[in-house]
Amino acid sequence: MNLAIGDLSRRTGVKIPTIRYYEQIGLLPSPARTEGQQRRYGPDELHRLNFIRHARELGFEVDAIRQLLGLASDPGRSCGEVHDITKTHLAEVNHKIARLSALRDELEAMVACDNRRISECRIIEVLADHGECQHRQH
Amino acid sequence: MNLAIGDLSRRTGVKIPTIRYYEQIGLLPSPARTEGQQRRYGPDELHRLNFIRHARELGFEVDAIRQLLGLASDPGRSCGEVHDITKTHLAEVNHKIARLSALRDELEAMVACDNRRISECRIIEVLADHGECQHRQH
DNA sequence: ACTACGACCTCTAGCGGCTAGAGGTTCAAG
DNA sequence: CTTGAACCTCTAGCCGCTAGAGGTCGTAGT
Ligand SMILES: [Zn+2]
Ligand SMILES: [Zn+2]
Ligand SMILES: [Zn+2]
Ligand SMILES: [Zn+2]
Repeated sequence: MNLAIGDLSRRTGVKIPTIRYYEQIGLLPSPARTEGQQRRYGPDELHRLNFIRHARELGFEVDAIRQLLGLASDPGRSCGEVHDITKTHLAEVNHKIARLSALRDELEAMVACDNRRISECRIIEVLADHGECQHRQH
Repeated sequence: MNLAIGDLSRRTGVKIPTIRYYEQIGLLPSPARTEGQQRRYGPDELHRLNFIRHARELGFEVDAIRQLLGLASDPGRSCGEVHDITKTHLAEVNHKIARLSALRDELEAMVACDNRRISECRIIEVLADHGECQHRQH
């Protein structure tokens, strides 16, 4: 298997500039090159990029992925650190959900406005004055 | 009332560089200046910045806020457009909540791994293969 | 009136995670 | 050997700020 960057892109669903970006930030290793300096990838890079893509889809930050990749390359090691990273990420996801849910409640109360004019619109009133909000903090 | 930028910052909770940034992108109008070119703000700018800050806290994008401010300055107008903007934003918030909730489920299933080693860790397995995921798409 | 110093000024660059374009080169099929 | 799609590098842009360098202003105290 000897893939050009476009092949790798099609197989992983990661866009070409993104692949080059990942190389630039050290997330993907510098691949072999042809004499004309074109990149050629093998199965290792394919797996690694699939891993990266999936972790990104699951919301992990690039720095967390870097750590996960480092740990994953050491099969005999305890998976405790992997769990720590994942739990930290899960906590952030839960935090975001909580914040967005509060936002949703607030916005739903706002769109319940049935006035016709800006001068009396509930949405504008609430935006102008946080005291009108249901939650004390956002 | 004749506020220096630091006073305005303390009264609104918006950081000084952010205030200057809002001016630069045309969200806040250019204020009066002293002879030495220092900014001086009055009550209008104070209210406007409070509005901006609150809308940002409620997750509205800067461009939406620009539109909202334009509409808010026209009291006799129908508030239909304000509602459209808010409903669009609410839909995006709901979409994000749905996506994050799916992520949370996936991550919770992953952290349920009770193995000890990387070589058998459920988290690493799932990251390496989306086929292991519960949801078909993220 | 003068000094000290905190608050202000502009300008530039950086964050994360890409994405897009210009302008030039290489590869592979016919 | 020619064509043209695919590749290369480099730079800049997106959003919404945030930070720093290096210099000027305003005002309180003496
Ligand atoms: Zn209304
Ligand atoms: Zn509020
Ligand atoms: Zn594990
Ligand atoms: Zn998956």
